[in-house]
Amino acid sequence: MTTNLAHNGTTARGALAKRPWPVIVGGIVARNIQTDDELAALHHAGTTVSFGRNETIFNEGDTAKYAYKLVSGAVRLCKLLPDGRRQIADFYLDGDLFGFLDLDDYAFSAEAITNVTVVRYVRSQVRSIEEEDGALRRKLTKMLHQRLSRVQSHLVMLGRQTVKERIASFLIQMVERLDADTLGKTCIDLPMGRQDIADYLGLTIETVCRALSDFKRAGIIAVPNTHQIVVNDIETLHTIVDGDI
Amino acid sequence: MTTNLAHNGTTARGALAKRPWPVIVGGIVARNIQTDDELAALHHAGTTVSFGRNETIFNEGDTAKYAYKLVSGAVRLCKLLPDGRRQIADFYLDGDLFGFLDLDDYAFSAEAITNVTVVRYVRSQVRSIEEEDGALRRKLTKMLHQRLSRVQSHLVMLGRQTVKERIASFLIQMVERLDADTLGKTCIDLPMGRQDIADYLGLTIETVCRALSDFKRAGIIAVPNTHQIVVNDIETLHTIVDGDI
DNA sequence: CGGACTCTTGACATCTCTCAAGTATAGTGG
DNA sequence: CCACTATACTTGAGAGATGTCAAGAGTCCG
Repeated sequence: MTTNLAHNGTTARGALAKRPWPVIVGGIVARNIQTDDELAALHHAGTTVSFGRNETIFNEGDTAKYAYKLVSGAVRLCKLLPDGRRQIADFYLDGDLFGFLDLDDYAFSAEAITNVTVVRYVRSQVRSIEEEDGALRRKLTKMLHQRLSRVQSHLVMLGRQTVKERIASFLIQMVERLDADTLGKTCIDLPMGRQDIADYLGLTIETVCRALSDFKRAGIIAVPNTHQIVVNDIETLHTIVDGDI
Repeated sequence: MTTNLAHNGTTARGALAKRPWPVIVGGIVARNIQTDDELAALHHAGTTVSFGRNETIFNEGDTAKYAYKLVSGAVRLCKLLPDGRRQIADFYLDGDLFGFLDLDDYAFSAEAITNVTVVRYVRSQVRSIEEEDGALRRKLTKMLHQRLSRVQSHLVMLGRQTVKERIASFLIQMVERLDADTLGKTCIDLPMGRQDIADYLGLTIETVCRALSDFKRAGIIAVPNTHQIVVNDIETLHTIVDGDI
């Protein structure tokens, strides 16, 4: 059951028949409860759960019963259009909270990019604890505000930035979020594949590849293997993002 | 001072030199205080302020001292890239709250699309009132959650939808928000111009015009004048958005 | 009536996507 | 452990959608 269930998804109809969308909804429940920094008040409400790569944590349209904290691994928040086009709205990495939005149904799906461990909270419980606990409330509110800011930046990127600007933004964002800064040269371990990057940036996988290859040829990055990128020259990336080249 | 100060903005450098970006930061302050539905607790903190068309209500980068409630008129929330490209993240219409994000500086600028009246609150006061007033807190949180949902939909639109899908989405959204439903035929009064629509949808003004003309030729809409659109066939618009044509 | 905007349309250029093939990598079974 | 297969990534060539540039039409206001 913990085995990797990828690659057997339904096939999107129409244009994108190649993509193996995951359809598995699963989760291996451990009965443990984790102890945690600011979310102390949530202790009792949390259950640790695991998901295999490409498993669905929750589906767009499902009743939003749970909220999650990501303990390890990476998750994509995405929406699938009827004809198979996909947009990833956010990536969640270690420590991120997700599914806390106060809506009846999830508006997006959450899928495990790698094998993933999360702590799962029952939202109704979160709500009542929140009502009494100012610290938790402030933390969740702060989180929400940061998320809104991040989505708004993403919006500008999708609406107005060129391919190279998007890729440069993405790389900078990953360097910051994975804070992989080690001795000047920065190496990032990308949990997501090229298709995920493309769907996050509103591009096709081929366009992402080409842009990365261009950056590689220009010496801005090195790509020891698909999931690792060495950023040699983050300055230039910044220049590309807000100066344009 | 209440006069229309449009059309004299700085000229964006480079590609978009034609666009007259507004640079005016203004505001006519009346000392009045408005009474209001759920925001009763905020009464004392509010001051009514007016802005002329194309005046700036707050600027990206400014210290975020105030939050606002729009009483009348329309506002755009936007970001300007260094070379003049612009992305509009949201439109605010009657009754909308904005500027409540818990950040030190505004990340986007807010500009009056039409002449505008707002109630202005000092954010530090809002914060302390919020701490004591559960109803206000819930209302603001709810608003924030809705906004995040809306931005995420916008994200999908910019990342993955075609021109016609975007325009159709936009029209549907406007019909809903301006609820202009009168006797089957729905007439919307758009406060914003074509360039604003383009910058909201991540398109050029020409592309917006062409798509509207196509819809007009197809009989889906009628355009009695630039700022009014009659939606004859909202069904088809829905089909275009999620079926694609 | 004239000038300034704003909107619309056309012709053409360009960027990104599509389609197709080839290479690399990882997991699987002999 | 290796060969095989499935998957993921990369690259090229050509197509198509949207952007750019330019001109003309419509509207508003003095």
